[in-house]
Amino acid sequence: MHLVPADRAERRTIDGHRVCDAIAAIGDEAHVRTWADRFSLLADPKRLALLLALHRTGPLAVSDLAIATGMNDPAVSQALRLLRAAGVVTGEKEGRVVRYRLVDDDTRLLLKHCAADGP
Amino acid sequence: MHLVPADRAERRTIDGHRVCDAIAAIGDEAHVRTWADRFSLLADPKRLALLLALHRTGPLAVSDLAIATGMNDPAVSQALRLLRAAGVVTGEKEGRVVRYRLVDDDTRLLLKHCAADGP
DNA sequence: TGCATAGCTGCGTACCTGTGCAGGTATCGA
DNA sequence: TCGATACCTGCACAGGTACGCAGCTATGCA
Repeated sequence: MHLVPADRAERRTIDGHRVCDAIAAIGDEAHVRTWADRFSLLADPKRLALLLALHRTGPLAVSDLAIATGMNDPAVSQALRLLRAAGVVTGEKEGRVVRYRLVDDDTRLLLKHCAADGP
Repeated sequence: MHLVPADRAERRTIDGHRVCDAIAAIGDEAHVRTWADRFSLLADPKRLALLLALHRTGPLAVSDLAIATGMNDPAVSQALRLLRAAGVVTGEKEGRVVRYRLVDDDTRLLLKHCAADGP
């Protein structure tokens, strides 16, 4: 099986068959970038704290999230804007309060892992 | 249960009990940062491709990884240096070839998720 | 109709990080 | 011993990103 793209076919390999396996394992580039972006959202401690709170506590208001995480309101708002744009959370307006909740199943699965070995 | 730290105890909450739940869900700050760092390693497409290759293919040489991912050698080396410093991978020298493999179970679990919905 | 609260936005700054290039070290074959 | 290969390191540049501040809109209460 020749999975090595033409532009790097002439480069010498150490274990040729493993290179093909590796290319197959990596898969589509778009697929990889999608997951990298997903991980990127969880890579910030503040954002991760927000998501962990939403993961376990259900709909939460912005200012409550700010108190729980020790952030100031604009910082929470900006983080939620990012997460909302990525389709990870959604906000529902009730009067002058906006309650956010988690909507992405893949992210939920990842959060379960890092909530598992907690205290 | 009063889990709100003293420095933000006077701020008004929308749903007081949920704030406490959220703080409990977030847990220790060091724990959150540890996981954020872990996710941060997977947040780069190139690094993620390297890890996916190592996850499924076993010990791989640096230049083979470079061919499989389309990166140049120094880029692979630097990425591996980062992953090695984080304790995610380890390299064993055999002659003039260094083969790397995955050693972190938490990371392995995360990789399994994004390898699951592949092609 | 004021006035406080809840949330959002834009801007500027400082910082981090990925990337490529040049050069260095160590091992193997001729 | 000479050269090629495999890998590593340091440095500089560009790009992205988090963070704080100031100001804005909108809702609810008195």
